[in-house]
Amino acid sequence: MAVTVKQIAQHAGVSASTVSHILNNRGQYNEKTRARVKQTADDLGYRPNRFAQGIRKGRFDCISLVLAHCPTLSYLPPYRLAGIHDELLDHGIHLVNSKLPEPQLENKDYISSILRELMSDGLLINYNTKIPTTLTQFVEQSQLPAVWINSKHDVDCVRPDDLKIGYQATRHLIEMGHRDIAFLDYQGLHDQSRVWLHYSAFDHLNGYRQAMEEEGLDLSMVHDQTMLVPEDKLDFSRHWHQQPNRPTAVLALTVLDAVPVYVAALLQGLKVPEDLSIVTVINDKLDLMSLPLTAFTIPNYEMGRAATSMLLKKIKNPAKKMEPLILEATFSQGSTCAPPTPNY
Amino acid sequence: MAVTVKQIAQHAGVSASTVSHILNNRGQYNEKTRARVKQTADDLGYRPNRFAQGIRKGRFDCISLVLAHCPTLSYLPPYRLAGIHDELLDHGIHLVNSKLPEPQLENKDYISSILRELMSDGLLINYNTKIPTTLTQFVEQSQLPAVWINSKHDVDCVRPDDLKIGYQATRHLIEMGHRDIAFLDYQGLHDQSRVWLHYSAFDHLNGYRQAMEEEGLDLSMVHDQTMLVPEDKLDFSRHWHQQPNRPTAVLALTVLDAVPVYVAALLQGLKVPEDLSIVTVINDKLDLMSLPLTAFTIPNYEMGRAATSMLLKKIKNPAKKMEPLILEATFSQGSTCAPPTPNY
DNA sequence: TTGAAAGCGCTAACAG
DNA sequence: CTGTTAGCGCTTTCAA
Repeated sequence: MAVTVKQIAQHAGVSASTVSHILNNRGQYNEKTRARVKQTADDLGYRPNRFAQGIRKGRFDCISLVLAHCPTLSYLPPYRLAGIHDELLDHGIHLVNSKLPEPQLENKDYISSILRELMSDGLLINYNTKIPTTLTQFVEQSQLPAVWINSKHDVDCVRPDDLKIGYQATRHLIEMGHRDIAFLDYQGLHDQSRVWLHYSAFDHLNGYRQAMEEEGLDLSMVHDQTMLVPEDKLDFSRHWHQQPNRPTAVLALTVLDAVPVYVAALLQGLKVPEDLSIVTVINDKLDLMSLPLTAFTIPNYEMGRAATSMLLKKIKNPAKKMEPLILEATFSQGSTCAPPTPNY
Repeated sequence: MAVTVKQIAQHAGVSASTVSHILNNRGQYNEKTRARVKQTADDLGYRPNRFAQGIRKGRFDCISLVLAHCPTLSYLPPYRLAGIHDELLDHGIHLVNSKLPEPQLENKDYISSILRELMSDGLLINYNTKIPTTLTQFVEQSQLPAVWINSKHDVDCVRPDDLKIGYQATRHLIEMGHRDIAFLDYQGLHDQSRVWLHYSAFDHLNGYRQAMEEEGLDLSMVHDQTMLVPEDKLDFSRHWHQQPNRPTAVLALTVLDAVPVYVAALLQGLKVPEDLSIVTVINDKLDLMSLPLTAFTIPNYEMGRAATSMLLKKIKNPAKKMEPLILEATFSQGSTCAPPTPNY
C-alpha cells in the first residue's frame, strides 16, 4: 500500500529514525545521506501518514467545521469558507467537514458518530438557525474548544453586527428624507413561537426600531400572517405595492426578499428608486445578481478568518472564554435609494 | 487530555484489551464486566481516537474534497455538499476539505505537498473551471483514487448533461412556436482563447446549435466583444432589448445572466413572457430569488451522492476506471416562457 | 471470561 | 553523524 518511513529506510540503507529526522529537517546529517534519503522518498512517492504523526504528537492538527444537515439551517457562503481555509493554511491545519443529522433524528445522547469520534482539536460551528439543544449541550460537555460562527452567544462567537445593519440602513433612508419607511418581514417575526429564526432578523428589526424611534417616526411593518414561501413573495410584494398608503422606502434585509420586491415594483409600474427606495443585505457580491441594489455586505471572509483565528487561540488555551467578536458590514451605494418624491 | 482506553481499563479494573473488545461488541464477556466497562466509558466521556483506529486498520476512512482557492473556480452548491455527506454518512466516512492555493498552483511540488499530506483514501475533485494541469498530472501520478465533479473527463467523473440542457431548452422554445431564439453569451464564448471557461457553457451552446439546425433556424448570438462584468450586464441587456430585431426568446443559461435580462426587459417596458421568453439554469431552488423563471435545475444533490458513491467504489477497486456518469437536469415550468406574440 | 503482547507509522530521547 | 529503543491509542491474535 502506502510508502512508509521504514521502506524508505530499507531502500536508502539507513534507519527509520534517520529518515524521519532528515525528512523533517532535524539534526546534523551527511549531505550525501540527506540527499539519498530525500531522493528515495521522492522516488517512492512517500506521503507522511498524518494519523501516525497526530497520534505521536497528541494533536490532530485538524479542526471540524460543523454544519446542519439541512443547508438552509447552516448557510456557508463561499467566502466564509475561503476565510477559514486561508487562516488554517497559515498554520498547516486541516479542516474536516461534519454535518449533523436532522435535529428530529437525534436521541438525547447521540449526536452523530462524527462528533463522537475524535479527530479534531476544535469545532467551528456554522450551525446558524434552529440550533438543537443537544448540540449546545454536547459542546458544553465535551472539552473540545469551540467557536460559533454567525450565531449569538455570550462567549466564543463571531458574527456580524446585525443590529447596526438595521440601524444604519434605516438612518441611510432617514437622512435622504424618508419618513415612511417600512420593514419587510416575510418570515413571521411577529409570531412569538418563531424564536428559532436566525437572530439577525430580530436584530435588524431592533436596529430599525431604534433608528425610527430616535426620530419619532412611526414603525411600519410589511408582512403577511403566514411565513411566506418563496413562490408567494413576488405576488405578495405586487399586492402591497398597490396599497394607497405604500411607504416611500423599504428595508428588505435579505436579497431573497429584496429581489422580488424590486421586480414586483417594476411589474406594478413603479420606478425604483423614485417611487420606492430599497435597501438590502448581501452575503456575496454575486448575490446582487447584477442588479444595482443598495446593500450592506456581510463580512464573510473576515468572519471565517476571525472565527478560525479565535478557535486556534482557544486550542492553545482551552480554558479561556473569548469575547464575542462582532464585525461590521460594508456599505455599497447601489442605485435603489433616492430621496422620496414629494407626494401631492 | 482526552480519555483513553487505558484510563477506562484502570477505572474499571480490567485490561485495555477487554475494554476494546467490549466497546466494539466483540467476544463473550461477563454481563457485569460488560456493563461496568460501558458505564465507565460513558462516565468518563470516552470518544475513540480515530487516528489511532485508522493507523491500526491502515485506512483513513476519510476522503478529501478538493476545491480551488478562489470560490468562483469551484462553486460548491449546498445541496451538492449535502449529497456528498449523505452518501458518506451511510459508510461512516469522514470528509476533509482542502483548498488548493492559487498563486502556487504552477509549482508542482507545492500542489503535491498539499495533497500529499491529506489524510484520505481518495479525492473528490470539485475544481470546475481553469483546472490547472499540475492538478490533473498529480491526480494521474498519485495512486489516490479520484473522482471529478462537474467537469468533463474521459473517466471517473460525474457531471450534468449540459448538452441536453442546451438542446431541450431550445426545443422547449421552438415547440412553443419561437423561431427567433437568441443564445446569450456574457462570457465571451466566441473567443478562442477562452477554452478555460467551464465546459457547460460550450455544451449549452452546442445543444442550442443542434436544436436550431435541426429546424433549419438561424443562430443568433447576443454578446458583447468583451466578457461582461456583472455590473455591466444590466445595462447591456437594456441596450439589446432596444434593438429593433430583438429576438422573441432568449436562452440565458445562468441565473446570473437571466435575472439582469429579465429585469432589463421590465425596465424597457417589455412584458415577460409576452414580448420575450426566457429560459435559464439554476443550481438550487433559492437561485430563483422568488422569481418565476422557467428553468432547468442541475441535480446537485444527486451529483454529490453519485460522485461519492463512485469514489467509494474506486477506493475498493482502485485499478478500475469508471465510466463518466452524466445526470439529467429537471425542468420547472415557471412563467417566463410563452408562444411568441405575432409581430405585425 | 479475561489479559499479555505485538504492532500499525511515526518521532524523540538517548546511545554510540 | 547514525541507530536503538520506546511509546502515542488502539485492535487483534493468542494464551491462560
